[in-house]
Amino acid sequence: MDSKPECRTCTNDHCFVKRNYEPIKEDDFYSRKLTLRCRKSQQFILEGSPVQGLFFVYKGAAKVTKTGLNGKDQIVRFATDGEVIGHRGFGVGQVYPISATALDDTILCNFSTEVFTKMLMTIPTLTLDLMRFYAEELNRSEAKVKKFAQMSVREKVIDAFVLLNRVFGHGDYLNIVLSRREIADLAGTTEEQVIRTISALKKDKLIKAEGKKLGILDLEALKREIADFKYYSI
DNA sequence: GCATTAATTGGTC
DNA sequence: GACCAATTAATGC
Repeated sequence: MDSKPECRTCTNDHCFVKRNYEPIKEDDFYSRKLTLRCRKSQQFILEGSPVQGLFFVYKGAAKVTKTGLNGKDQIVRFATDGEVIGHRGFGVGQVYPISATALDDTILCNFSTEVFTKMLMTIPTLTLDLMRFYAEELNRSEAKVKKFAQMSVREKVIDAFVLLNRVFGHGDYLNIVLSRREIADLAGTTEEQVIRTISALKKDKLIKAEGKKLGILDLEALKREIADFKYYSI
């Protein structure tokens, strides 16, 4: 397998770092990143723990979660190849506001806060990219508040599937296997409701299942059902 | 095979 | 629509 991911040869061209790759003579940032390999279900960021820089998914997938009051997790977003995780802990001596867990065997690149800060000061386009990302994320989270307040359970589950299709929907089945609990954490409801909604959606021929794999049958019909909520879904 | 975890179903508030 | 309990299916060791 790839022994150590190098930014120079990396093919994740929507990764902020790769996209703004700029070898600097005085300090080779790229050689100072660490590589972390996670097995499926392995947690690599724990909410409330001290920040240890930020991560980029090199290969694989991860979920980013936040714990609610009653100890229930909410999936905030997913990150796949080339995407950042842990960027919000990017302040002074802070703790991470989220947890992150690998959904598959995943390889991560990790930049220390110190190194990444230097990079931001050296490469303006990298800073700009990150800023845009923060802004977008804020928009999405505001849209989500509205959504959670107004959608029915069925709509929330459908919305979750539309999102999953966008992130993991290459081919017949979703490119990821999530437990019912995880889908509930994503949709913002309970496991039981997800189970019931899934079987209803199967009966309606909107989605299909093969073992643990789930697939979308009629994306347009699903979108139509949540068309009234035309915000940005997650 | 046994034991733990996940999925499902039914019932109550 | 959430929470709880009981049953069944799936999976790990």
